[in-house]
Amino acid sequence: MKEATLKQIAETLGISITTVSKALKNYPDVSDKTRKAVHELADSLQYKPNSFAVNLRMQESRTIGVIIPELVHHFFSSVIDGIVAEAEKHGYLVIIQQSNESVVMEKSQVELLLNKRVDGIVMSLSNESNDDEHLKELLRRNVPFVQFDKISKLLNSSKVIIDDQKAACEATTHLIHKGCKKIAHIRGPVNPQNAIDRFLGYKKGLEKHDIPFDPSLVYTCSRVSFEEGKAFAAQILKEHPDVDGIFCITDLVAVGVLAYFNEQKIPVPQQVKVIGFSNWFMSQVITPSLSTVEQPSYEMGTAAFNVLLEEINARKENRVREPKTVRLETQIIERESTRG
Amino acid sequence: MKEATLKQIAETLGISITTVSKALKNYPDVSDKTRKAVHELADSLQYKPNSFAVNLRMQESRTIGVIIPELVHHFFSSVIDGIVAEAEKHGYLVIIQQSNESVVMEKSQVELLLNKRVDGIVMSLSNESNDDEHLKELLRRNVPFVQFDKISKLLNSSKVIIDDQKAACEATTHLIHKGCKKIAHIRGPVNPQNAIDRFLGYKKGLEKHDIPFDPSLVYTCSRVSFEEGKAFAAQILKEHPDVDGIFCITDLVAVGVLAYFNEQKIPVPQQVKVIGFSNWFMSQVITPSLSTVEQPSYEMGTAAFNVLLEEINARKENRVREPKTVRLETQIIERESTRG
DNA sequence: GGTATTTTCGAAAACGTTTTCGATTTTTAT
DNA sequence: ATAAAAATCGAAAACGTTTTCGAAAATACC
Repeated sequence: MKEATLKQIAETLGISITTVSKALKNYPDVSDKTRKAVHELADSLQYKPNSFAVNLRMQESRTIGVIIPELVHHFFSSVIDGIVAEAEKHGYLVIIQQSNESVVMEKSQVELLLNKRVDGIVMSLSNESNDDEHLKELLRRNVPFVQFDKISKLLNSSKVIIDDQKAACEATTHLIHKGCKKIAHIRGPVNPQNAIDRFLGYKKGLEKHDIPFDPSLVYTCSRVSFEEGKAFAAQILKEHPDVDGIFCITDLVAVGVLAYFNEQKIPVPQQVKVIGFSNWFMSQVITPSLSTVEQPSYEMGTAAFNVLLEEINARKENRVREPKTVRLETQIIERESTRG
Repeated sequence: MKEATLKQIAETLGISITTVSKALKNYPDVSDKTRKAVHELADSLQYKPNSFAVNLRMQESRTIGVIIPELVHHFFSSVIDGIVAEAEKHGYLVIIQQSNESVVMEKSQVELLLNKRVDGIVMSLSNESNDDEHLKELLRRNVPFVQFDKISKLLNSSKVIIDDQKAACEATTHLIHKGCKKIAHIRGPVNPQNAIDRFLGYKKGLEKHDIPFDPSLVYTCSRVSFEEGKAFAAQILKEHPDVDGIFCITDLVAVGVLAYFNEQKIPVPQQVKVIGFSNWFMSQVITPSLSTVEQPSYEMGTAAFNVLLEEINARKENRVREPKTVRLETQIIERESTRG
């Protein structure tokens, strides 16, 4: 069962392909009579333009690529949600690739997307992305490109981010306002800008309130997991029994911490207060519910697509365009884990 | 900055496009000398075949479409994870669409994917999918198509599913073995096959152990949410204070139930035992941890892609092929909420 | 009726590839 | 040296569209 083509319609109607094409796109230089005839036949044959032919002719795909470290994270799937919804509004399709936190994968996926001639790429970097070559290549080849969340600061592309440093500073300040005097920080891996900025924000929050920074209170995750949260909670309690506040790089880690405290019957928030980052769904559901930093993930998605669209359109109109950085607002959400 | 084409290579080398094309694909009828020359130039120009031209010529896209109700669910993002990984292995790209549980959306997305000439579609139905027309149309047009998880039984397509009825029966049996005498069921909406089968499984589990079925112990969700779980827990306790077991359509609902019991200091599992379905990440993390039915989501993804690939290849070779149903194994996971 | 204008149409090129088939050249066999 | 066989190449068609530009037909004007 073949798909209908312009040629078929033209032949059965005894007119030229050109006229059929114009009729369907309502060009002014085709008579009402033929226009109607064409439309009717096209409808009855369920004619759909062959997108390959269109793309080939038009030199655009109306498709964008998205590369993320891992799909199975509430944050990322929510961002994608936003991207897909916004893309659909503008008639774009979204191809999703996940790097599984590997730069090698990331590179081959950029390749793949370029081969598929996507109109643009939005991307959140894998943790081990210290190798920038494939990204620089994107800029060199002038392909529309926006980074979000986990970005490379040095790369002069458009970006959609939150102010991690500010948010982390606010989270730390929140703990201090709640009376914490000795605050530990479970930070993310060394590389990602994210982890660095949140760490710096933590430090700044302490300084602002004249609490001396103690490097031994900083614990570094390698995989940012529930299990690490649990393990570090135990370690913190052993090394610094008088800690009364913990700021975690992410809710998942914080939930691990809470799980350990629950097991050990350490009262939260009475003895230790805990705050996470990202406002994952489960954070409001666990006991005690977890205070956190709300990160507007869906909005990051829509923003990322819109910035990408601007980049794409600028290219189309041959405009030069400075990369643009969109910074989204975050918000402290107070729940039981820091209450009182 | 234009992409390199066969024509460019041909011209600078003073040979024909044909030969360049053949050289690159290592056809036997091109001399080693020219083959090498072509490869070298192609590499240095970073030549990539224009996929639109290839697709147009080849009449295939090496792209598949996936339609799911919602991305932001651990189950679905994990399935997609599996699909994408398996697709990548076979050189296929994946376009993701979400119906947001709306049939109208679902229809327009099927349209979109067909317009994009995807080689096949894998799909999990939205809850309100009692309207099958767009799916029947897929079968009529003979496009490779596999359903997974939320399927329409009546539709004669390939399928990747679990045995919901059997799994639900096992979950109910688990509660009974743990000593439950009066078991409530919080079921899903009326339409989805899923919800129906799990309900039937619940009923069968009771029958098998000679526990009379009491319709007033069945509560029907409309949105399958945390909030509904909480609300139904309250209602159950009021209407049937002696209930000692609850089987929930999904972990999310079960977590809602547990949250209410926590608030009301109802001891779980001592007074009431609770079991969920799907083994969401958070189920092992909350207190008390939740017993559940493990559903192999990632494997469903890989299986779905592989069945789709079989369908695609059958079409290519003009084979007729009976739709195939893959049934994946589930497993009861015992945790604190049914322990003891 | 003749010219000027407007309306309506279609030929053709282009997008970049793949593949068939015939032509040309080179090699081998006699 | 000549015929046969093998190796190497390229012209051309095809995939299905879009768009330019010129031609033809219809209409308007005087």
